[in-house]
Amino acid sequence: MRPTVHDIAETAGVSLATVDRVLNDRPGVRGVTKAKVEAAIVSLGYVRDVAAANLAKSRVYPLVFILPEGDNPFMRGLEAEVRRAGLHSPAERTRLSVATVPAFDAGALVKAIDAAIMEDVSGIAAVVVDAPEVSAAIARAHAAGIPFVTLVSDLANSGRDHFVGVDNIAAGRTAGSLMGRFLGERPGAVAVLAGSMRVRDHRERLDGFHAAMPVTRTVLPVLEGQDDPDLSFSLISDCLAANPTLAGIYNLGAGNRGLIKALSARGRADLCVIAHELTAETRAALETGLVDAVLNQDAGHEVRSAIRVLRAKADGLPVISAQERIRLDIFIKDNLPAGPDEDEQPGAAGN
Amino acid sequence: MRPTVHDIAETAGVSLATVDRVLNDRPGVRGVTKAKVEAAIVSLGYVRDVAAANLAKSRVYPLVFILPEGDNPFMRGLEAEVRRAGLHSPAERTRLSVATVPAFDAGALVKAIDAAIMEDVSGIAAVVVDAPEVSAAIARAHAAGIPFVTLVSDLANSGRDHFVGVDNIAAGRTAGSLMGRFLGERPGAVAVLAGSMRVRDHRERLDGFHAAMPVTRTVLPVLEGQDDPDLSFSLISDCLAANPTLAGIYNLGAGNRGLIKALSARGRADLCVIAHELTAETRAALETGLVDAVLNQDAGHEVRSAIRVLRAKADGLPVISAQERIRLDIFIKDNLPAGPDEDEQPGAAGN
DNA sequence: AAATTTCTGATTTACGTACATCAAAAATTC
DNA sequence: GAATTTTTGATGTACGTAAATCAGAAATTT
Repeated sequence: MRPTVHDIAETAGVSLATVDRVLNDRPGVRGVTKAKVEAAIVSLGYVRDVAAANLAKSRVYPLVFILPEGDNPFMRGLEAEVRRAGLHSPAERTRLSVATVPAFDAGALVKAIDAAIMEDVSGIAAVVVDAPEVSAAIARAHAAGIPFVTLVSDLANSGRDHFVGVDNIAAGRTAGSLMGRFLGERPGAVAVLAGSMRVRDHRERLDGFHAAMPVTRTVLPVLEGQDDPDLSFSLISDCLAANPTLAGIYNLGAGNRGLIKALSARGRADLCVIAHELTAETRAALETGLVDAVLNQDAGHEVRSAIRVLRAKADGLPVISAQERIRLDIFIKDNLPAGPDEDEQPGAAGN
Repeated sequence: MRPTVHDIAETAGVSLATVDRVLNDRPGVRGVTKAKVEAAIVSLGYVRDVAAANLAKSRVYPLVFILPEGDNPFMRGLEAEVRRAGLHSPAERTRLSVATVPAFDAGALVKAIDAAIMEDVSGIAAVVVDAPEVSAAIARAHAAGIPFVTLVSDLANSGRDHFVGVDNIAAGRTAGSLMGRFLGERPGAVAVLAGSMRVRDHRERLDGFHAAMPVTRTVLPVLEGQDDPDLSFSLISDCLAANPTLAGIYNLGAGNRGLIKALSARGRADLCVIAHELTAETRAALETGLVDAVLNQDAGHEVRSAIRVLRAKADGLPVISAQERIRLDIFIKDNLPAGPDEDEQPGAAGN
């Protein structure tokens, strides 16, 4: 059997209480004794039984996820994953809650962050917009000793403890690279649809896309659809009308509904389309061939990663960064995972 | 606080012992009483505290992984992931061990399975070859009440409890589809390198590949390299020499080392190459452009899924199949995850 | 109605850790 | 060397569940 605190006490020649003091960093232990105990811990290869420890302390960690409201399918997917994780949360001694705020609204976001600070939660995860007052709110959380992770879109130099999301520059590069290969020698310009250049992840994707595009290929000025279906629809429709020889479209934002509507209205011809986030809409578009590839960040992975990081920070434990890196998935119609119908079961920390 | 067994006993108006009998399906409870208790469980929304339960029973689950030996990098990666998972295993009350057997050797595999049955392990996960005596051995494990999962390559109708791995037909289709798009209108035939047509996963990938290839594109007869670097090298070298207009190569097996050696000897020109399994070799080849895409099944996910499934089976719990589906990852040089150097930390059930 | 079987209750111990209390010992200060 | 402070020991309770025992109640059989 694996060693317990009792074994440590015995081999170190001290009492259980002293071992406990060393293990939990409580005061009242002489340096020499502490060293003895630590030596015993190492020699026995003791590892704390987290299950028993959690059971004993029966502490709960209230965590808050702050997400943009609206019908952005990816955000709703994130929310669903939080709720899904919430089903398991009692077992992990966490209590999850979701607060939604208007999209691209720094003021509302700040209010939600401050409310969470008031409630004295154990951690905050938020999809943030890039604004100085948001950075200030994050700093307040930090000052209050509340761990903060940014989700999906980062805000460096804000004092956030961690970023959970994909490398968006690499995502843009991947899109550009795939687009280049899919198009081959076929002539024609490429259009880019974004939500807003005011969020960092969209800017980064655009940068990566440009970097990966062959210089011989024209990239039209970016269209900002505010992640709004109607606006995206008209922007793309106009663009298609104005550029009859258009070869491809890259949608790096969430306006997939409008994009797909415009595409199906036009009839596809031979347009190469790459979009982000695997949702019911993009999945269907992949299957019908309206869209050629979808880049995805797994919402479930992100939520679980955020929870692990916040818990680790709350416990003062280190974060294993390699383990928390979120992969960028490429989907084409042939490697689509099972549909949402078969996928209703709660996910696990596992997969 | 969440309800406990005590709360159930109180609301159901029975004793703790009776609740325990119902919860753990022990005999000696009348149908009426059982119904009362179950009603209380539902109404209170009770969920067993797994941590406390595991702590109390302090049962350990010895699990055996049977893998092919040799320098197949993917198999060695699997083995590494098992060892990695083993670091966490005490916390999950499992004890993992690895047995290696000669590749493509049904007799040795059967011996290893029978040895595990003799040791009375709680579960077996194995990369199996397609042979009737293997099916018989799996049936013996089943008869002994030992859960069995097939890893990477399935063996249906063998009585295995579960298959952990990707859909290999879809994997072949994905390769074919990508190859078709990358090649575009470029003329030339396509070669396929496999390990052996005697393992099911290779046959399935080949089928999928053929199905996804445009009929206008010639696919040369499959080359069987036995996953051996030298044989693969000479097969590919000969093929390249004999087919100067070759447009692409699909390696659906593990002979990447030989393939890459042959490719770099030749100098790439404009060959489209798609391979399986992200290893140090294929990663380097992606980065240098020798290989265009790599299809991957995440070894860490597979190992953790196998462990979860075996534990669930050992406890008589249902398997949430949607959660245990292994995704097929597509990697191009732009979405490569962080390298193995930065990735040495133990993985988690999480990601 | 007695004898038997089947069910249920009450109680106890254990799992490994956290945490608190109080007494005793050792080290330090004056 | 006495007084004080710091360090250590001994002990107990708690977390939520598992599992065992034994006594008593209820149901069933004869």
